[in-house]
Amino acid sequence: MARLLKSERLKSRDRIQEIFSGNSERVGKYPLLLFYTKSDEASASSFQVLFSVSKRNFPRAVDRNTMKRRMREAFRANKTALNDLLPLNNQLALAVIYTGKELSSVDSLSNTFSKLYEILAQRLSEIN
RNA sequence: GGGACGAAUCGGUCUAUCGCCAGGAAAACAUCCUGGAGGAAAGUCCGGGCAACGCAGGGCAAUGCACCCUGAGAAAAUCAGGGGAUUAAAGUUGUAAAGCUUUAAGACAGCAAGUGUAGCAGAAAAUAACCGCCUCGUUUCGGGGUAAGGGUGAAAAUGUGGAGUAAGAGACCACGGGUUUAGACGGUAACGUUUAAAUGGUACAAACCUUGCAUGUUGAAAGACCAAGUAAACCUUAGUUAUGGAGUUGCCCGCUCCUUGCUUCGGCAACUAAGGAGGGUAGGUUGAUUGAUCCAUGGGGCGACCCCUGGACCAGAUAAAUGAUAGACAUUCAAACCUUGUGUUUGGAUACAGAACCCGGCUUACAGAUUUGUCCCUUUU
RNA sequence: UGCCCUGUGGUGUAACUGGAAACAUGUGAGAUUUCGACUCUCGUGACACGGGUUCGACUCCUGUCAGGGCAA
Repeated sequence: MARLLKSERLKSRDRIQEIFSGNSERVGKYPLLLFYTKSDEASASSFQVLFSVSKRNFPRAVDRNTMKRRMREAFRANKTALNDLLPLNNQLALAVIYTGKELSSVDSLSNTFSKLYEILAQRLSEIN
């Protein structure tokens, strides 16, 4: 099974600012919304990801934590599919936002991720 | 046996597979081992530790707390034990005012220091005459006396009886009750019991206020170190240059510091205020997890809690770990079945809620289980 | 994480330190008009929730809930 390493988590404040400044590409499939930007910097991993859940949709901290954990688990399950479609020597910064207002199971989130990757693969090939 | 309300304690367990965070094994994102949310982690309502800045001293202001005593505690709008008044409910004594007993409650200092407020109703809401009563006169009316009786109201000027009077009244007397002061006895004390003297006073301080006590401000996005960078920079306008400027918690007094300019007379320099145009950092380590800590034996105390001895190390992340899936068990609810057993099968439910520097409290949320107190219902003896 | 503020009709605001809730707009019915607009008349509709102080609370105090703001 694929692992999700600490170096694959997005932590740099600059990169996060870049994603949410409005210049990033955007892919959506309910209940998930994916922001991403590309950079040419070579690094250990081919992507970095962060997960976010709105306090407006989930006022209680317990629910927010649960949804972030489930998103992380579903992302981890689909990690090999993402690695296949990414080109080498490019780094992708991803921000996954949960836009639903009710809790979802890991299975449905996993399905959503695989559909998201199909759309993402199309977009990337168009650009290239 | 059941139910309601209150209080205290606990608040799911195990297995498999795949993962996340921290520490250790010389090093590593591989491998192995160890550990990994709460009683409220919550609200941010109090009190501290810790840190930076400030601080000769005095006054005012502001804010908070305050029923009292003894004890516990680092402290607290904290805790334990006790005492008093008030309010509410039930019972009871009394002609009444009011008292006594039990239970419960709470943010219980002072209205007998001053000021203020008390709508409507009512004559009058704190220097009380509407009706009534008594009396006088010029008798369908007016003057005077009167707080016994009526009516209004949340509240109407200490209750009952006596004496007294034209009629009446704490104006007077006896008893009761309220407040204040002093003495005696009991108690560590708050206070209680009792005796004597004085007094006549509506309520509201969660109205201003008064009294007592306490308080410097800010808050881990504090702060320290390393790396990198550097700006105490530039422009415009106004003011000041000594009868000044700055600092000094919000204000004042006071105190401390700077300066006592240069000049070729155009300015320069310094400080302050306002505006403009720009620039830099936000990476890492630390703070930061050994502490008013937790567990056990024994001892002291009604209790809060304390002492002795021994043992343990028990989350430490930082765009933020503590999880996902499957199964079994446990508790409980409902339905079905027949073997009526604390049976089997099926289905459902298992709360409130997630550490963010750390402790002590308070408040609020909470499925279910256990223990316990009060009340009610029912059954048996 | 720390600090601070605000809750009144559907909407926007009042009620001067306690005596029972007012205005504008919206909305319903009617009048006016050939029909409609404007205008006029009569209605409708609220103190976030719980507790306390007080004879009496939108107001004072307190606890929840909701909404909002500030902080290198």
